[in-house]
This record gives sequence, C-alpha cells and structure tokens, in this order.
Amino acid sequence: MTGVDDWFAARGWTVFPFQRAVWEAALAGESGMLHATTGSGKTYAVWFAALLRAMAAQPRKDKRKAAGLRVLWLTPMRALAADTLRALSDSAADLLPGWTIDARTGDTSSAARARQARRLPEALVTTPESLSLMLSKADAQEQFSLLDMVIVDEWHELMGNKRGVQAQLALARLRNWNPGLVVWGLSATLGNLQRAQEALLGPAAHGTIVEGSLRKEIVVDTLIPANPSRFPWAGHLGIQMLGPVIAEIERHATTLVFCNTRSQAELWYQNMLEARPDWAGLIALHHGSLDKEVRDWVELGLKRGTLKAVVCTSSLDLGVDFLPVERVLQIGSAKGIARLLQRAGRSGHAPGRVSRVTLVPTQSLELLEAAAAIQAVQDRDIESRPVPDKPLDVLVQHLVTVALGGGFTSAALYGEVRTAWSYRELTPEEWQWALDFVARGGQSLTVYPEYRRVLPDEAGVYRVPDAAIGRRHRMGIGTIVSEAMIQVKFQSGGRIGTVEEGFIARLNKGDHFLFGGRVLEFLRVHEMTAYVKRATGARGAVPRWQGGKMPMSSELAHAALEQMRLATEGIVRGPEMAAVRPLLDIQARWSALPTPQRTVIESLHSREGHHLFMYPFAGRSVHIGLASLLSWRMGRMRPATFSIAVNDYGFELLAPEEVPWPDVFAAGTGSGVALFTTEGLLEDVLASLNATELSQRRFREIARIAGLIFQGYPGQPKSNRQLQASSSLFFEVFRKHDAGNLLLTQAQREVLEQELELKRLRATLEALQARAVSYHETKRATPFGFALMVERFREKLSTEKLSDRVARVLRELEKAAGP
DNA sequence: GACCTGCTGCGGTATG
Repeated sequence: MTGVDDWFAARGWTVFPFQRAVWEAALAGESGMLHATTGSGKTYAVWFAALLRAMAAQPRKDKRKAAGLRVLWLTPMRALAADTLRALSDSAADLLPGWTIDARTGDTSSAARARQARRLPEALVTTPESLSLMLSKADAQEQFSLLDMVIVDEWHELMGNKRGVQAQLALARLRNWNPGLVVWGLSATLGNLQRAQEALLGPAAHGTIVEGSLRKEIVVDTLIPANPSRFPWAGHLGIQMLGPVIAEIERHATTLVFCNTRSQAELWYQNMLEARPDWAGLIALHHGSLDKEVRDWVELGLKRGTLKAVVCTSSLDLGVDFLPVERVLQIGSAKGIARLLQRAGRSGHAPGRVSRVTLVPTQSLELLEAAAAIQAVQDRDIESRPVPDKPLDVLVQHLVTVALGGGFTSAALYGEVRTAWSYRELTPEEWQWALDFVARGGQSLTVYPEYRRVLPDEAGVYRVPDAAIGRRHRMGIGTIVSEAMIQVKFQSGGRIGTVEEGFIARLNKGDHFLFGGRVLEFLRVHEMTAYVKRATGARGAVPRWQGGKMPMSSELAHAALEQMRLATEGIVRGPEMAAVRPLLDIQARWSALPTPQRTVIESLHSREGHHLFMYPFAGRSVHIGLASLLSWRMGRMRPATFSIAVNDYGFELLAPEEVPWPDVFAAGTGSGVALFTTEGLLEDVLASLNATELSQRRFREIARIAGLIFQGYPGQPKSNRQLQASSSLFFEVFRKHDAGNLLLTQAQREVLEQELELKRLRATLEALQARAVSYHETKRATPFGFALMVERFREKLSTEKLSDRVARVLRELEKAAGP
C-alpha cells in the first residue's frame, strides 16, 4: 500500500499477512471480522490507522464536502475509548495528517462537546450508548453522511447482550444512510465466530473472517494444596491457600489475583494484608463497587509497575493492557474456558510472550475442574455467545431515538430494522405492536400523554411531539440496568464506593464493616448516601452484592465428566487429578463416580429426612430447573414436598417423609425413568417454578430499557423501592388490561432462555435418558453430596407450600399422639 | 469433614 509500507518499514515493523488481508478486503469495500488472538489495542489502532490512510487516499464518490466524520471506532468501555484515542493520536498521528481524532463518551469534557458540536472530527472513538445518543439528534443523518468505516473493538463482549443489539440497530441505520459503509469487528476466540460476524454485519451481508495469525501460547496450571487429602470438601473462599498464594506473589514482580465475587476480593485483600503488613501500599483492591477515583489510582499503579499485586474481580478482565503484569492467579472456579483465556491474556501481554494463568482451588472438586479446564484449553473447546433474539425493549427504545433523530416512516424503518441480525425475523405484527406501543402506550396506557412518545404527521413521519419527552428519553438511553446503590462516603468527604441498599439497612450506627479494603464504622444514611469513618479493631460484616449467578459452562462441565471417566479407568493425568484422587476414591467406594455414560444417584436417610442426590454436571441454573421439575413430577405421582439445594455439579432433594426412589430409578437406564422425559417440558417447568415471580423480576429490567420508568436525574437517584414500585405497577396493569403485551412475553422468554437455560435443560434430560443409572443407598453423605448439604444451609430454596407444611406438621402430630 | 459466593459494562437535565 502506498506510503504505508514505508511507514512500517521506517519503524522496523513487520507487516503480517493477516494485516494485509484486512487492508486489501477493506480497500475493496468489503466488511468483515478479524479474529484477534493476540496483540494490544495500541497495535490494532496503529495498523487500522494505516488502513484509514490508504482509504483516505482513494478518490471519494459523490461526496463533495471534504471535512466531517469518516471513521467511527466503537469500544465497550470508556477506558478503552480513552486508550484507543491516545494510541491513534500519538502513535498514528503522522499516518493521518490533517485529521482530527477525538473521543466522545458520557464523561467527555464540556469543552470537547462544544468543539464536536461545531464540527465533528474525522475519526471518533465512542461507545454504543453514545452512538445511540448521536442518532437521537435531529441532524444525525447529516452528521454521518461522510462516514466510510466503522470499527467495532471487542465485539465478542457486546454481541451476546442487549448492548450489542443496540449497536446492531445503530449500524443498520448507518449502513442505510451510507450503502458502501465498511464495517470491521475485532473479536477474541469464541465457539461461534461465524454467528458473531452475522450479528455484526447483518443477515444479508457476506463478510470476510480474517484469522489473526499469531497463535498465543497459553499456559494453565494449578496451585496444589499442601495436603490434598485434608483439603475441604465444600466452601468457596479458599483462604487455606493464602500461604501458597503469597509465596507466588512474592516470586514475581506484578500479579493479578482474580476473585469471583466482590466480597471474596475484600476478604482476600484483608487476609493478605494481615499476613504481610509490610505490603501495605504495595498491594491493592479493584472491583466494580469501588469509586472510580480509587480504581483509576490502582490502574495507574499497574501501568507504572508500582504495585506488587492487585486483588480484583472481572473489573480488570477487559481493557487497559497492563504490560508489567507477570502473573495471573484465579481463585476458585473460572466457570468457563473463554473467561479463563481472557484472564490468562492479562499476563504476558506482548507479542511472543507466554500468557499464563494459575488456578487456585478453594475446595477439592475444583481440582477436578482445574484438570478439566486445562484439557479444554488445550483442545480450544471455547464457549459460544448466543445473540439475543429480537428483544422488543431495545427496539422500543430505538424507535423513540430515531423519532428524535429526524423521524421515520413505518415502512422504511421496518425494512431497516430487519437488516439487523437480531430482528431479521421480526414479523409485521410485532413491528406494528412496537410502533403502537410508542405511539399510544399500547392498550392500557393510552390515556397517559407521557406514554404517547411518538406522533406521525400528515406525511406519516413519526416524530417526538414534546421536548420534555425527548429530554427524558435521552437521559435513559442504554441497556444496562443496575439496582439502586447507596453511595459510601467518609464523613470528612472522600468517596469510597457503592453498596446495596439492603446491606446498609441491616446496619446500626456504630457497626463495623469491611469495604474498599478498610474497616469502616457506619454513622448514618442520608439521601442515598451512607456516611462512615475509619474504625479501629474488630472487623465486622462484609458487604454482599446481589450479583449474577453464573453457571459453569457446558464445555467445562463435559470436560469434568470426561476426567472422571478417565479416573474410573485408572487413568490419572496431571497433578490436579493426582491430588483429587483420594476424594474420588472415597466417592467411588461409597457410591460411584458420574461419567458421560453414567448418572449417579444417591439416597440417604438422616435425622434431617430423606435425601436424594444427583450429579448431572450441567451447571447450577439447569440444576435448579431439573430439581424443581423432578420434584414437581414426583409430586404429581404421589403427594410429596421437597427442599432443594443446587451447585454446579448436581442437586439435592430433601423430603421429610420416605420416597420410593428405588422404584423410580429401578429401570437401569435413564430412558426407563419417567421423570426424565422431555415431553411437556415447558409446561412442567412453568408449573414447577414460580414463573410469575421470576418474570416480574425480569420485567423490571425490560420496563426500564423500554423507557417506561424514569430513573431519576443524575445526582438524585431514585431508591430501589421507588423503581420497583413503578415496575410492578406496570407489570400488574399489563397483566390485567393488556395480556397481549409483548414485553410480558419477552420477560417470560428471557427467564426461560437465560435464567433457566431451557435449551441446556432439555439437552441434559436427553443426556440423562441416554445414560445408565447408577443408584446407591448410602449410610452417610458422600463427598459430592456433602457439598450440597452445606449449600442447603446457606440458601433455603423450597418447593413446599405453606399449606403443605401445615398439613405435614399435623400428620406428624397425629403420628406422635398414636392410637 | 458445616460455609463468610455471586461479575462487568454506559448514560444523563437545567440552572441562578
């Protein structure tokens, strides 16, 4: 390419074949996706800049104006946007002489905003949300009329969620305005790259997938506990491994210690400091509830290499490339192979260097998981990311955005929306429903003017009739919904972070709690802010946040079953399996090891009642569905009530009275077990769980994305109670007066697909039918069962209705009274 | 042989 080769040569940089492949395709006007297996954001910024230079040199067709926005670079994070901007304007400035390059995100300075309002730069780095906001401006089409190219960084992070769907809709709009638009995505490795590309480019497009050629070397290993046979059978904190972890940190310059939860990170940080007081100031804590200022300080320390270790959650998964990071430790299960690779990639972040992640088990079965993960990484058996299918809440938001951004006619926008992959099968009826919903508020809200958000003029162009509605809408653009949080501040002023309302509500004045790596004393709460001061001495509670409960992935679960199959054949590979061997031996002796060919079921009679344990290894959400389903189906055959406990490996049903399990599981293979049938699965699942309550919780999020609920002005947030009250009001009104409301349907579908993983549940039932049943009556809890019993004490899920419980107590009283 | 599980990401009004 003219000039560009020289530019690279002058710096002694090699031009790789995959770079040239992208350049050539893009210059020929093709879109596509780069499967990026290595390289920092900076590298990509530079060689995309080289591409832009080449494009700029091409003569432009029918575009008279010389200046204006030509390239849009989307990133999922503001921090990434800032880094990309820096890379483009520092390292690549001389590639793009005369270009203005700028970023625009929610925290862009007002000076930058004013500058951009006068004239947009040639290249703009921004987020999907900010792009949607730009689409809501009346002159949007004019602003984007010179656009040649869009680059979407870290597309794998967006494609699987509603943020990605919002990006799809925005891209459909940009493509419609600029038919020759070239779109390139950058994606990490995943199981469905082809789908990732379709989602990015639209159902009709055929793009090119370019393989980033440098295959990164990745090492996964495990810290083996000193005395594996005395390692706990249950638990998740893993503080027994403190010594070995400290020793690892000691041996390396900079280490990231990933934890699965924020409270776990707090506890690990505190324990590390207690063990090594001399590390004060050298180690730090980083998670999503800490104040931005604190997090910025930690990130800077990592970049400069002044920190020895950072204990963090997935808040450091993405983004900023911290070159000095030498070691990555993962405390507890990684839950999935993609996540593990992502975290490994935080170390050795330079071409030619090895990325290494070390697993730190918190209980015995995580040694098995570690062995499985290592095998799956070797096989590159990486999870897919499913793309959401026509979420109508996002569409409804988009309709108002477009009505503000110049207006639309029904037929034209319907056509455009269907070029977004997620809406490729949107029916005319669904379209009409969505349009009606923003035009009249659907069937039940017609009398409220604030829900008549768009109005057609005589020409049939839909616009937003009222400035106040437009303002409110712009304030609510985006698809990320979070619970209301309480700010935590020192009485003297400094911000520390945010905790959940419910946690603060349980505290009394003078109580201590651990947060942000310090022991704090709670003073008072005022207007969604909790005031605290530093406390001395006793530790006190650790805040809990109501986070998502990610299940172990199918890929990892299958690999774990496979490891056990090998173990039953006497094949023990690697130190992990050797260490977990004693536990597996006990399990095999007292009962059996589950394998891909065999379902292990155990029953046990204890003082608590009659237990049934089963280990399908299908992840916790499937196990919730499966446990509820089996107890419901069992209850239909004969009256019975059960308490349920689940983890990623299996579930427990506990009944107060004896249940004839041997009869149920006598068949020898799963296909003889009536409880495992997939017939009537949907109906039974809906009936067995409290589906309405689950849908209602889901609906909260949908109602906020669809713009039904105003979340308050910045700086004056509404409390959860206020937000929930209005969402349940809408839920009830729709159920009573507007049963055909498609947002209700969507809430139920999201519960089934995402929370209960219905597809995976069905696949699990089919697998169970194909497997042999290995049924054991045991005298005491096996190692696998023990973990479930512990789980039950923590979290009491019960299918027992109050009336049933009363009836049972009565029966017991009668029995006790005797004849 | 009884536990301190539950992530991340963005965006914004109107001024006295």
